[in-house]
Amino acid sequence: MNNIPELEILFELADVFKVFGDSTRLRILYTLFDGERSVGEIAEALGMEHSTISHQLRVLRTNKLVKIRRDGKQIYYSLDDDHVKKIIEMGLDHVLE
Amino acid sequence: MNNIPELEILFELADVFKVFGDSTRLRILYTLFDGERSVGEIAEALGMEHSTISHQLRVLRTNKLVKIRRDGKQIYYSLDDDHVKKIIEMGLDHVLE
DNA sequence: TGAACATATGAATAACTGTTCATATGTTAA
DNA sequence: TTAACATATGAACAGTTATTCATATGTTCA
Repeated sequence: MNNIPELEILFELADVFKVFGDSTRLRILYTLFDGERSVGEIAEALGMEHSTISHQLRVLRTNKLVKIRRDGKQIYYSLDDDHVKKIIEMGLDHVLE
Repeated sequence: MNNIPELEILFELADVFKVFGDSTRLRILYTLFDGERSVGEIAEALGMEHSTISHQLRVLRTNKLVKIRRDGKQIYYSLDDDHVKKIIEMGLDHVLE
């Protein structure tokens, strides 16, 4: 696959990687590796403000990396895509040499 | 692999994805998919300033995504790592649904 | 040595991004 | 309806980043 994608696609591709390029979002995604979690659970697990987590979850959701399920007052987030784990593990391989 | 990596590793991981999260750098990497290219060749292929390309090549090199070979006045850049293509293709899979 | 070329670097600027604080929306149970 | 809770949103701020311009380094050939 040596064809260079359309510029439009390249911008989208860069956008996807940008989403992975923040440690808070990576930590959120790792938290979801074990299964769905509510906003409060994630915030507590990471020791961060609910508001921060909520903002970042929106970024993840806009980019279709996570999906939601409402259950009463809570909203449960989970990974939306099989690629998510694979992309992160590829990146980790690179970091670990 | 559900263990969350050390925070230190997570920061490095985020840094790696940040490098992929820019369309200019992605275009440079794609240009190198076919083999090594000089700075001037890359700049011309992308229609951008040599200086811009040089700055971005340094980012790519610092993060060990490309390596160099000097030949006379030119410096030839090439992909340093098999992961590079794989990571990009994984991301592309996600973008293309 | 010098001129011409290829690449790198530093400073400056504009645009973008993550977090916080304050406030709003939406849900449940009384 | 109200109170209490869970989550979302908007504005503001500080920090980061990509590009440009100007200049420097390094290489070749005469």
